[in-house]
Amino acid sequence: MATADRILDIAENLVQTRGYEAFSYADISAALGIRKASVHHHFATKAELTRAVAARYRGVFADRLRALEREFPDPTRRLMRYLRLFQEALHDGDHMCLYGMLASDTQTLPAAVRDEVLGFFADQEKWLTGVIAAGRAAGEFRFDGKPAGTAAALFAGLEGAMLVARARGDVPYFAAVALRLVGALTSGG
Amino acid sequence: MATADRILDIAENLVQTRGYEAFSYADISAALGIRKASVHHHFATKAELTRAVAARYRGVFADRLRALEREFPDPTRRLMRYLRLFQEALHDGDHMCLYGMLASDTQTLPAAVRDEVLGFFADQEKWLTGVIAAGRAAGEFRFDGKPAGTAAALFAGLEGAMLVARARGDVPYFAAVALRLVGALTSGG
DNA sequence: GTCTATAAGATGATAGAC
DNA sequence: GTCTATCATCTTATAGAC
Repeated sequence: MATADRILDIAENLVQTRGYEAFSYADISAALGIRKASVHHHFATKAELTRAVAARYRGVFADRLRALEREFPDPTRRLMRYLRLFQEALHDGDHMCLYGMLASDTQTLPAAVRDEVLGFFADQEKWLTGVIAAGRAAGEFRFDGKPAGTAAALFAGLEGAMLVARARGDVPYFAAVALRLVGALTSGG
Repeated sequence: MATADRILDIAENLVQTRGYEAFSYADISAALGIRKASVHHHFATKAELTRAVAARYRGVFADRLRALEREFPDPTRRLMRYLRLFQEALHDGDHMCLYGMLASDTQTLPAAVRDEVLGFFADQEKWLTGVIAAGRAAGEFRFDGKPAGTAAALFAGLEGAMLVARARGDVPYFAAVALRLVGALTSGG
C-alpha cells in the first residue's frame, strides 16, 4: 500500500476522532513511523491533505450508495442499509461522521475542504430524496410535502444522532434514534 | 459589567463560532483590549474558563426553559418556543449550539467540560420528554413508544440541523428542518 | 487588576543532504 | 522518499513590577 494512501487513512481517522484543528503532522508522523518532513513530501500543506481526505471519502461513500441501489431495490431495505453505513462510520462510538466533524470546524476550514463538506451534504440529501420519493410512489412511505424536505430532516437527524452518540460513546443510542427518525419521517401524515 | 463576565461572553462566542481547539487567550485579549496575562488572572486555565462558560450557559438555558413552562402551558406552543431558542442560538447562521460544538471536541475536552456537555444533553432530553408526554396526554401529540425515545430523536435532530445550517450559513434551512422534525415526531402513528 | 517579560512546547512548513 | 536541521509563529501558562 502506497505511503500517500496510508497517510490518508491515518488523517481520516484523526479528523473523525479529533477534528481538523486538533490533528497535526506530528500525529501522522508518529502513527506512520516516518518524519514530519516526509509527510509534507506527500501532502505539502494541511489544507491539501485534508481536502484529499475529504474528496476520497466522498467518492467512496458515493460508490457505496450506488452499491445499495444495485443490491437493494426495495426503498425500505435500501434506507435501512443506509442507516447501517452511518452506524459503521461511528466505529466503536468514538468516530464522528467525517463531514459532520469538518462542518463543526467550518469557520477555520480551508475553502476547498468546506466545498467538499457542502458537496457531501448535497450528495446525501439528493440520494435520500430519491429513495424517499421512490418509497412513497411504491406505497411504502407516507409523509406530507416534498420528498426533499423529509430527506433534509432525516439527514440532519442522523448527523445530530452521530454527534450526540459519539459524545456519549453510545452506539445503541444512535441505532435507536436513527430508527425512530426513519419511522416518524416516513410513516407520518 | 465585571471583567470576568465580559471574558465569559467573549469566550462563549468564540466557542460557538470556532470551537474549543480553535480559540485562544490571544483572541480574548484582542477582543477585550487587555493582555493575555490579565485574562489568566480571571481564569487561570483554558479548562477552567471553558468549564465556566459551559456551566453558565447551562444555567441560563435552564432558566429559559422554566420561563417557557410559566408562560406557555400549552405543549404545542411550548415546543414551538423551544425551537425558537435553538434558532436564536444560531445567530446569523454562524454560531453552533455551544454544547453541540463542544461535543464535536469531545476527544480533546477537559473532563469537567465534557461533564457539562453530557449534563446539558440530559437536561434537554428530560425537559423535552416532559413536554412531549404532556402533549400526548392532552391529545395534542400522537406517537408510538415512550416519550423519552421521541424526545431523544427530536433533540438529536435539532443538533444536527444546527450543525448543517451553520455549515451552510442558512438559518431558514434550520427553521424548515426543525418544523418538519417536530411535525413528524409528534403527529406520527 | 493590569502590565511587561518570559518560558517551554507545539504548530505548519522549508532547505538541503543522502 | 526519507532524513536532519531549522524557521517563524503560535500556544498555554507563570513571575514579578506597578
